[in-house]
Amino acid sequence: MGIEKIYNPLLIENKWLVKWEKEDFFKSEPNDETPYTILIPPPNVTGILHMGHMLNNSIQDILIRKARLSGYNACWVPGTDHASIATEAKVVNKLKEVGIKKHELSRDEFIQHAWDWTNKHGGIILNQLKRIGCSCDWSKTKFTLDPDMYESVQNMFIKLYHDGYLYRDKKIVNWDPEAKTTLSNEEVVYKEKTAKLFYLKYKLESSEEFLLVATTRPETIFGDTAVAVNPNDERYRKLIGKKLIVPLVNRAVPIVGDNSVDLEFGTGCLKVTPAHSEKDFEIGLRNNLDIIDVFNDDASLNGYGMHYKSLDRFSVRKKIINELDEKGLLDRSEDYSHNIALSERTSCVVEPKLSTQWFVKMKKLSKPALELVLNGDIQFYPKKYVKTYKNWLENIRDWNISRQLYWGHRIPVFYLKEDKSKYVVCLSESEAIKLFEEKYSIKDLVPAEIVQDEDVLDTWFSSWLWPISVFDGIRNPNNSEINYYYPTSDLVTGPDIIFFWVARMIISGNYLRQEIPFRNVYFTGLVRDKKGRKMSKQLGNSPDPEILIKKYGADGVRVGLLFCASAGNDLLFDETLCNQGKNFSNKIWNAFRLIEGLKIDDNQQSKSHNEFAIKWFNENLNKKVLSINESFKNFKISEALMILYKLFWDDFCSIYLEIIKPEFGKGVSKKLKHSTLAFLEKLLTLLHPFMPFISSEITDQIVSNKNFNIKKSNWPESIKFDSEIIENVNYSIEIVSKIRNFKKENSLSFKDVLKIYFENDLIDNQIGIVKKLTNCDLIKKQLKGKDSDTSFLVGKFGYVVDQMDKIFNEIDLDKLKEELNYNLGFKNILEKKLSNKNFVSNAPKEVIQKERKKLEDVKSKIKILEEGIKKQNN
RNA sequence: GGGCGCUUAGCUCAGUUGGUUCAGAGCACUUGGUUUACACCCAAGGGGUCGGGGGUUCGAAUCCCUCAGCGCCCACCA
Repeated sequence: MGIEKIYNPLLIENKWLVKWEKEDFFKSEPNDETPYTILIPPPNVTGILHMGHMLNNSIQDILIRKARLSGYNACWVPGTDHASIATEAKVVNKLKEVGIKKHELSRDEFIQHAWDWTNKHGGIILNQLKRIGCSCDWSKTKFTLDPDMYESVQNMFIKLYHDGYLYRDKKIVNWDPEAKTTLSNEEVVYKEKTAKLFYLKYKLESSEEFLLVATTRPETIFGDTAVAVNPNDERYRKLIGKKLIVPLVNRAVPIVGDNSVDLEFGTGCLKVTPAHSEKDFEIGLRNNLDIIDVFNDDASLNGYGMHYKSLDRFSVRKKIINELDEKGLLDRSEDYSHNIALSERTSCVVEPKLSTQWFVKMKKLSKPALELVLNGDIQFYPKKYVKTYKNWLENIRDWNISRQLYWGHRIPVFYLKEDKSKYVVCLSESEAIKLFEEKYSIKDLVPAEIVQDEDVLDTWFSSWLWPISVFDGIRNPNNSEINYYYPTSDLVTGPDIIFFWVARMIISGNYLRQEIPFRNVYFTGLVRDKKGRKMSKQLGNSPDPEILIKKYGADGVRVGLLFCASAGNDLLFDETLCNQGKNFSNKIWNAFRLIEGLKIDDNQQSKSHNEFAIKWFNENLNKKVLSINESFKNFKISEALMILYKLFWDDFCSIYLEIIKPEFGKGVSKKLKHSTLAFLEKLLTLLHPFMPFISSEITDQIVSNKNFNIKKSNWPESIKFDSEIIENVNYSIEIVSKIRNFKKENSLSFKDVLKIYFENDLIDNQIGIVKKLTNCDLIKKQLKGKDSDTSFLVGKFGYVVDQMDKIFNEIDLDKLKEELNYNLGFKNILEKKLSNKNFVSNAPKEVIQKERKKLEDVKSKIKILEEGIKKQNN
């Protein structure tokens, strides 16, 4: 036989990668068929594949391949994201290594460097996705900074502006001093940390008395423009309106009353720094306070910082405390545990900063998005995320979308250089000049007199358009692609970006097209290591997918990952599962070897129990297909895989193939071989979404014998199955197990031939199966019951072993009695229940019916058992 | 502080609207087995008071209350 004994995934997978690419196998175009669309959550353009991607994209591939086999026009659009802040940070660091600072470069020069970086490192991840078998339509690959995508984003900005959803405002925003940009609330993460709470002495003006003010941020005293107390606070009420001297700064600031001050916290006195805290800013507004910004963009102190000018905020904190202490202005300090705000991308401490930014008004815009999920137009799997989603939308806040970065979509706003309060919103300079004339009646402007907004848009401001912009549906809302593919079918993503992305896509989809962007959202869990820790570079607990693939094959890794991916839960990844996946590949391969090697012998009489096995497996397959399809419907992907795994390994290999396998050297009937190949074909089709490589390979090898290929519309559907034959075979298998068990208990060899007597009604085919799988003869005979070690029960019937020369023809009395007692007990429970008036009157009719049926069954069982025992007594 | 979720076999998890054929699966484990597709294999077997307590009900892993432990999201007070 020319087929390798051990399956070698690497060779075969590479062969199929080349073939798929060459034949453009996954290309999709609008046609008459029903579309089934998935859009990839675009990974960072310069990113590399990690286990999270692996899981996420394997699931998408399973769904899309299943849809393709089910006859849909399946389209999976791939692409990458420019990831504004993350990529810019990488480029900045890279330039730093060669001694170039960002601010030394012009905007255009920096962007050129960023493109060089993108061209060098971009697209690696897409090739890695190909390697794991992802069947994307690669001709549709998009990048969020492609010219058409760029224009779409700017068009969206303009549309929102004209519809009144955008505004420019000076507010306290989250400032990332490392990337020197603002961040949206969603880009800030909080971490608990212990800090010091310092009690500083603020002297009353023209007095030697002082108030104690508690703060964690002594370095901001240069920006203090008031001290606030609660007007209800008896301790300080009288002092409102008087003045305090800010320590070191020696500035006199008013004591103001404000209800937002917590009496319980610290001393009840709050130093107010309107430029550096949202709350202080609001107190400032209510009390008409001055605003003094004491920081540079990198969070070092500016001129207001006096002798601390140009020093970093954290070093100033240490130094200023020393100085205050020396001068007797520090009363005490204590430990204080609080949450500090960190930038999601650069991990540096976020600085609240007063700044002018563009914001999207979210309340009205997002209103329909909640309804679309609550009413089920969009389904979340698992459902629990509906509540998370609801919670966010009901408390939605405006979205800061401007970023002080170069890498991204530049904000399409042009200002008059002389007076920046005058601006117009449009795509180009020439349009802008026209608009200035229309809006402000300013004529004959030249390009040098206007300037485009320096900022770019938040990355997510392009991501939220992804489902529409990949089909160019913003610039051309009625093109054939968007009309055909949108709304898309399923979105597969992580719950960590439910607000960043999922919610916003729903909002923008409704705004632009009054339609949902996708019907189902499948949230994958986080991939953790087997100890439950997050995978991270620092821990070194994140396996490299490429190494895993080399070891286990892409099919094996996919199966391994899926085995531990129960829907909605984080998954504790264990490499041994990949080994299980690899072993499964090998099992499939060897089943193929066995079937392929079956010789057809036309003289061979077809054995009737083989015919029976064919019928049985066919019905069993129908049954399992039904549950597999049901699992798919509910996005229980790993459950579908497990059913399939057992169907193939247990039912097909361990039972069916063992039954039909001919004795050594003999052949099989033509019909048997063909039926078996047909089963293999169906099983491979079912396996294809999970294990695309091996299923394609084996299928391809069968093509030489038979016209069969894994292609569209081959997915097995089933609506019903014959449960009688399934039960019959199950019963035979139970007899087989009992016989094997008997042999083991009596230290008999697996191959020993035994005669076994029975007296119930078995059909010949059941007997044939038992004989094939155990080597034992089943002989019908009247049995007596007697205490003996050589009998066993299967269900309610006794079986007696005639062993070697010794004849035992009695059933074990104890076993019979034990069985009888169990059933008598069960009968009692049922009778008690059925004679309970409350039960009969309260329980639903079907339940009562079911219980009555159970009672009948149990009564007939008892009758049979009693007869067996009676025979023993005679 | 507000919201959500979890706790079932050694591990990872199923268990639909409460109904004793519902206490399950895979892995791991124990034992026996290799000339005849596969030891990357076959076969058999052991394992759980369904987190604790209370309640509702004819009946609770499933519903309610409570306690304990774990996790997530949101907001954030100097």
